[in-house]
Amino acid sequence: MNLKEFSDILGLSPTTVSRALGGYPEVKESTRRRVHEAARTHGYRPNRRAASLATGRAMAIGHVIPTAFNHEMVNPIFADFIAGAGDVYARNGYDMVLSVVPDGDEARAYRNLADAGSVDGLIVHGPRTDDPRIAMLEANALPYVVHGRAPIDTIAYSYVDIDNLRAFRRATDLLLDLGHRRIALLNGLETMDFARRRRDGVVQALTARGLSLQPHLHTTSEMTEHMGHEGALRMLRGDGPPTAFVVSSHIMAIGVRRAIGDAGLTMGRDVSVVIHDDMLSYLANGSTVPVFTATRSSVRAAGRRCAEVLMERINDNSTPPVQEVWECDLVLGASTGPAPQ
Amino acid sequence: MNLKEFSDILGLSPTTVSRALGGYPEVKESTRRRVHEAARTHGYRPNRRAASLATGRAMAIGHVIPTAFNHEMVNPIFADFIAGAGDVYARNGYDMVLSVVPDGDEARAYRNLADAGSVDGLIVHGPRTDDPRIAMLEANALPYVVHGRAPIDTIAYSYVDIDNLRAFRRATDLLLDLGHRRIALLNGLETMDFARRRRDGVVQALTARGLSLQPHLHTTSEMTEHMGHEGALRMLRGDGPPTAFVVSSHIMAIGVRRAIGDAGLTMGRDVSVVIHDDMLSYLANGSTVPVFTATRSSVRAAGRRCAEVLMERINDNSTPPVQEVWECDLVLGASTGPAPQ
DNA sequence: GCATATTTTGAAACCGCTTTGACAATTCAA
DNA sequence: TTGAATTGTCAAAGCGGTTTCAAAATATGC
Repeated sequence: MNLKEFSDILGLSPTTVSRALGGYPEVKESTRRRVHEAARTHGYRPNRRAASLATGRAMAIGHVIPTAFNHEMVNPIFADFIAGAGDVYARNGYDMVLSVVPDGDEARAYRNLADAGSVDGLIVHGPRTDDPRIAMLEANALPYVVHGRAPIDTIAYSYVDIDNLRAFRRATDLLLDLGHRRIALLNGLETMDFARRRRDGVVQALTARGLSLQPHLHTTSEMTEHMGHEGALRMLRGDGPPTAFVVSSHIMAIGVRRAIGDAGLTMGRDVSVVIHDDMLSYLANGSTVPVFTATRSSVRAAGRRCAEVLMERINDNSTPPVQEVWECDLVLGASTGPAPQ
Repeated sequence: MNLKEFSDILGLSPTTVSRALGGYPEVKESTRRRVHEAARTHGYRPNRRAASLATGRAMAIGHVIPTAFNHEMVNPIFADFIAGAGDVYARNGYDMVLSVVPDGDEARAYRNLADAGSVDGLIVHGPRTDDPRIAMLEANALPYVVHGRAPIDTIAYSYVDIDNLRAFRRATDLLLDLGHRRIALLNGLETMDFARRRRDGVVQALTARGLSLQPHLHTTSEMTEHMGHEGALRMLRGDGPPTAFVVSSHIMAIGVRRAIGDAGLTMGRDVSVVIHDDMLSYLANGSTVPVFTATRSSVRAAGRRCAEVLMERINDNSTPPVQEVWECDLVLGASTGPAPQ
């Protein structure tokens, strides 16, 4: 049923019906009620595509997910981020459109969404250290918000990020204070901005005590359970094994813990572990006492905030960009203890 | 830039340009090349909303994600399913629109998407045993495919599912063959169809050997690491502790393994575990030897297949529904062994 | 060279909604 | 009672494409 048919039923013009439904003030209250009532009973709902063509607003936000940060991997934090953002979109009447694209084709995907007018705004996921997407989007008129950030000084763009550097420096300091000296870092791919900052945080903390990050105690890879296990086990069985690990993701740390077990050691006693915890809904870090000592920040909250900022920018893109860097919590769990001996 | 402006630049009519770009045969090859070339250099791309209004096809598929299967939980298999489906959509020129809605509001979300003409088809996630959505969608003209299924005889709908019952019967049989008698089931919420079938599979296997599923060795909950840990620990520390667990998800099993450690036991020796593994990209079940003995089926492949089936049905909804039930693999890993004694 | 068949192109009518500007209908002040 | 101000409603013009149907251009047959 379209607007014309529906308004015929009511004996009103399409104009009036449209206004009644749209909440415009020029329509008598009794008429409005009648229209709403009829819309419910007849199941009429304005066609979104037509409305959006007429208004020029797509009422949709685009997210581009690289199908493989490197291989076949989908970032597991994605689901929670989306849940947070989607909540805000729904409240504001926006749809969320997802494009799953092979890694590397992202820039093209953004351009597609922009040129075809499919969306009113974009969220940029997983910024790299030197990310071409931001410059590309800037050339465009489309509002966007970056989850994370890239070290780009020339462009003033909006982002919501956590203070990765500080979080990982604090994590490392904690281990140093506990007497650990051979500290390993199992990091994400350091082409990603967040991973680079995390490494810098670890390095700063070590350097401040006259230590350095040993190459054999440092990996940079996809943050899977498998890579965590593999990396940790190799280190634990190699020369100069670490007494502590700083691990970039909870999932990865599950592999680390498995490796610690495989090596016949006990986590929290023989080997300490500090993780970064995105607080994924299906992977709570313990209930009362955290399983892992962790720096943490809710990725779902970040999704919510990114969406809010984007909504604001869609309504008024002339305001100065929003740039937020969130401090992480540091929670003490059962996975850390004094260095052996 | 719109079609009119663009065609003016070329000195052609909008009609011809539209045809050239749309791949229609009535346009001379040289003209088509010229149009394509110009589209590239001028960065012209047809407005998707306008095109879709004109053709009546939205070129988009809807997915509704309950933001909480019960609490604040987002199903972690979602990311991988989406990656599989999105791949197929992209290849066919479809967008994917996601609606995140509070659990319970799903039916309304489906109706919204349908009535507003936002999408050409829907994927139904997480069917319950008695799911109202299928009957609701059937009343609609919109093609849809269910990931999983519901025990509804009266409606012939398309679905792609795995044989949950058989998988869990085989898993249980394996444990029984190893001599286990006190077998626990840590299941998902049994309002979900898949979870009910899994329980039935376990029960069938036990019954066939004159055993039964003990209430104190059976939980049904969200499939989080936390619930796995809590459930398993309580059972292990209680009376008549299990010697083996059948666990409905990999994530949950990570909690089970942690509980086994907490109880001072060793997985694979003191306690056996069989899981169902959705083969999530960030959670590979070991590399050469599986960590967990598992029944498994790729949820990403299911996403791909659901999308394919839906594309077919959008093109021709008159064909008989596609109903696929996939057999799971059963892989032996390090988590199972003969029952103690 | 002309009539006819075949390509190629174009004008105009949609698709279903929003919104502007105009017109009734009502209210109010004098 | 009249004229102005205020409401409430409507007709029609977009929004930016696709597609039908007709016309122009080219190719074919005799």
